[in-house]
Amino acid sequence: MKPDNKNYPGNPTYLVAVDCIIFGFDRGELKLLLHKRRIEPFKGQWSLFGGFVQGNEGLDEAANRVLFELTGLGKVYMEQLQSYGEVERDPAARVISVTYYALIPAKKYSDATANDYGAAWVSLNDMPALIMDHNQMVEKGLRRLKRRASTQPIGFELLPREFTMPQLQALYEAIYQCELDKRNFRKKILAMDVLIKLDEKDMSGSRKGAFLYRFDQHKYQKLVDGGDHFTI
Amino acid sequence: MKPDNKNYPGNPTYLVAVDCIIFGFDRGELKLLLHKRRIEPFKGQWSLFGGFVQGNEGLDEAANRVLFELTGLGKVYMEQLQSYGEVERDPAARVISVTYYALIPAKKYSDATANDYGAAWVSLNDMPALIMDHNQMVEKGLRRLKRRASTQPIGFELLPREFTMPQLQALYEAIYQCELDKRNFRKKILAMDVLIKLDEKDMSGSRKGAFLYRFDQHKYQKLVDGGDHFTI
DNA sequence: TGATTTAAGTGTTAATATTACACTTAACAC
DNA sequence: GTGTTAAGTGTAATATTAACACTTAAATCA
Repeated sequence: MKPDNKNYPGNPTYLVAVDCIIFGFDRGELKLLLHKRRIEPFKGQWSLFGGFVQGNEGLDEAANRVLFELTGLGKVYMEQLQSYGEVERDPAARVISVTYYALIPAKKYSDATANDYGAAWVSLNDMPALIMDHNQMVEKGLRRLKRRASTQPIGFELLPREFTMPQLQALYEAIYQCELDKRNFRKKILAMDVLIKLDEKDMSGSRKGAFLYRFDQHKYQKLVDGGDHFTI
Repeated sequence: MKPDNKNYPGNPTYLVAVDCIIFGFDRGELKLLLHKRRIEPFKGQWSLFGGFVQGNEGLDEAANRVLFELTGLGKVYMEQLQSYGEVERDPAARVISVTYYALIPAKKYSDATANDYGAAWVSLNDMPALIMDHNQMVEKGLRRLKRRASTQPIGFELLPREFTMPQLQALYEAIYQCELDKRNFRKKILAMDVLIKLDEKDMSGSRKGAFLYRFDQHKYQKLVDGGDHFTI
């Protein structure tokens, strides 16, 4: 490891943590993956998933590692949010925390799986009090999710690979916290031309069944590269 | 100062820096305040304004302090951007850098003043190569500025307290990098109803002179609190 | 097997927001 | 008092968004 303080003498060093705001979508509700902290201070209280940045990794790598170690999930959508560095934010030590938000398809990480890892999906509508400034972090994450959802197709990251229109609509309704007109919604989504309609139907949600769709990463990339911007 | 590492043993600590992306607007051009670095490594090369976070200050405080120390400017609009933590980003030490962007009215900080502080306004159209990942930071800052400018009245932060419509339009044209129709621009700006038209004219820009306006912070606050959102 | 139930699926019209566009006016210079 | 320059102003066409109600497919039950 590099000598941290020889070249810039007289400056203090701090622990640097990453905290992950992990969103999921299940049964019409937007949820957050939380766990009960295992170490002091605040042992046993609800907390985001976090860990300290190690000497051999950058911030993004650290966030991915933490997510992987604590949930077994790799290759998920992640994006850096804000950093928090109030002097007294952690009473045990001066810690600078860099937050990330992640979107994971609920199917890949069920309640049961979560439980194996000592984690739980908690509905955003009844968030418990979290340790330190974690509630504030969640607020920020939610705001970012709302904004992103209207300009990038991140919604698809929260759904299984194949999904129905009503599912997609329910997701956007959960994110925006409002009802959408189904005709207008379909029109807008289909007009973007980034979905592939399959012949198959999903019969679990209704008697009639709803056709399955798949997000076409390739078409989307073309859209983005073509400079056109995407809005929902 | 707190013992950093007793409570979370086995984790490394790092230097944490703040780097400021300082935008200004002068003679129709969007500019960035830069300086030539005074310490090794990269001594003498173009760099953002930065400094290390001290033990008695949070990140926002550190950013404000750095800005104040290096430019003499206080009370400017500042917002945190991204954090950078690649292992090798600074060859001299492991440094986590938190970036901020700031908007300052050119009048308050002229070329001459800048020079006194060893700083220089550089047009965004011909940015020099900056040290480390600073060019990347600037890119990010510019993207954020563009986005913010369309939802919040931050443009006003870059102008003197009293300004003309043509000045305001030129600013938005510089931010968006495109030409705007003056009738439509005025219509939109005035429809927001956050400007106070003064009786006075600014005669410096033309023979006819242009009426001066002032941003009405109070009206704007009402708009925001009313839940209406602002777009330009 | 025909009736009932449930959610999926589908187009059109009205309202609103955005864009395009050209002439007049005020003040100074000559 | 004539010419020059940038400021200032309104309307029509177009595009986008919002509102709205019936039909259809498949399962359940009588």
